[in-house]
Amino acid sequence: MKTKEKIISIADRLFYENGFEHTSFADIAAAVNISRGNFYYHFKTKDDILNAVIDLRKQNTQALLQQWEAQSDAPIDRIRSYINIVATNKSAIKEYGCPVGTLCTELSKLNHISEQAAATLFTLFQTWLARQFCAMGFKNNTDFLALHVLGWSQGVATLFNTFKNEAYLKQELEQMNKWLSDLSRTLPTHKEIH
Amino acid sequence: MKTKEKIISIADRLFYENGFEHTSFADIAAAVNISRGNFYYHFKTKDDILNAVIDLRKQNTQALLQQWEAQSDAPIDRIRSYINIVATNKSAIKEYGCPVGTLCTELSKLNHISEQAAATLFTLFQTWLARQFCAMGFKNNTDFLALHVLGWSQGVATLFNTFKNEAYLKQELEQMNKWLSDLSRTLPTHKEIH
DNA sequence: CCAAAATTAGGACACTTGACCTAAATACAA
DNA sequence: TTGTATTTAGGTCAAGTGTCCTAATTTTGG
Repeated sequence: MKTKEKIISIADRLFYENGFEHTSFADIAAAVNISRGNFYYHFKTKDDILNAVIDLRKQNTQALLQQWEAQSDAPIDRIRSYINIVATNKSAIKEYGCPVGTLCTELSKLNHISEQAAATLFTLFQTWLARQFCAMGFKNNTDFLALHVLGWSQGVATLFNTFKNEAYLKQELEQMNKWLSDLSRTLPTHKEIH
Repeated sequence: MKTKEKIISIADRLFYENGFEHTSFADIAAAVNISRGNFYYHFKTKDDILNAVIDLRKQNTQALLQQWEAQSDAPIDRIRSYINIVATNKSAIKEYGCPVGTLCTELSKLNHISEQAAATLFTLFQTWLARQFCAMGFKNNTDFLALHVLGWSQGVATLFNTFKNEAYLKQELEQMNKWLSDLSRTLPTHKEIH
């Protein structure tokens, strides 16, 4: 793996675990095991690394969405794939929260230029979820349905990170899945696969 | 107002608007209009100010909860008071997010000693909400009901801060209120409650 | 009124930060 | 090979950080 890719990959992890501002050039250079001078050769400013990290996350997110689409043709199951990422990434979320939410929150406080760019990570999920709801048969409110799922899991991630209450996480995941099942029953043509 | 109180009050605001780490001694001193030396007389370390700010927020939170209790005797209306703070503090949340959630998230990333202390701000709301659900007639799941409301509004605050979508906020608030109404209908009649 | 205490001002400190520079080392093409 | 471009190392810099100290000022109490 090239040095530049290693830097981005490790910066990605450090920004997630310790926050963007709390991560210094020296931290990343030490983790990659290169000199700070080498670092500066690849990235002129700290904002450059942040943008590179956001781009990497975009790619990873899109790959994840494609994977979910490949795993199932039924839109309701695809939505369940999203709901279950909180369970899949349980230990990381417990310790560091939602990667997207915490970054957006931090950049918002910093009034950072890349605030909008980070928000597009949310948008990727939102538009994808909206498309799945559309495929389920919903029409006018797919954007709101998508935002609802997004916000719900966001709140669950934040509270789980704060309280580390496993029972709460379990119950909320069940409720989200139940909400989705109930929702599909409100459709005129009821053809849920499960 | 005494200098120490002014420092805490302004630090409270700056921590909320710009984040704890991003706020420096000089920032606070400049905002209070005192010298840094004077500042150090009142607070030895930055963590001391943080703890003072958390204590202040605890007091303000408890005062708010008492106010809600005074405003209505019906527990369901008290819960609605909580749900509506997102609407009440709309402009602040739009710009800076939830004061409690963003602080807990930041301290979590910093591995800060006061992480637990900040979490008690959430707990204040949680136990209060649980008591209201209990007063409504719920028994075994009041803690989870409280956490559910807490997490829901937390997610809404985060997404509203990111997207600044007023229609989304409005719809979620309506859904939360509707959820509460529906929930109260699942209760047995008051004759069956001893 | 005056002395003791509380408060304030402002400078000094050791350290970290992001940013920048130059020279050496390496990779690569002719 | 030679020579050019890429990559790496390490030092330097100004600005900012939290912390600490001392002296001046204000307030307070007997």
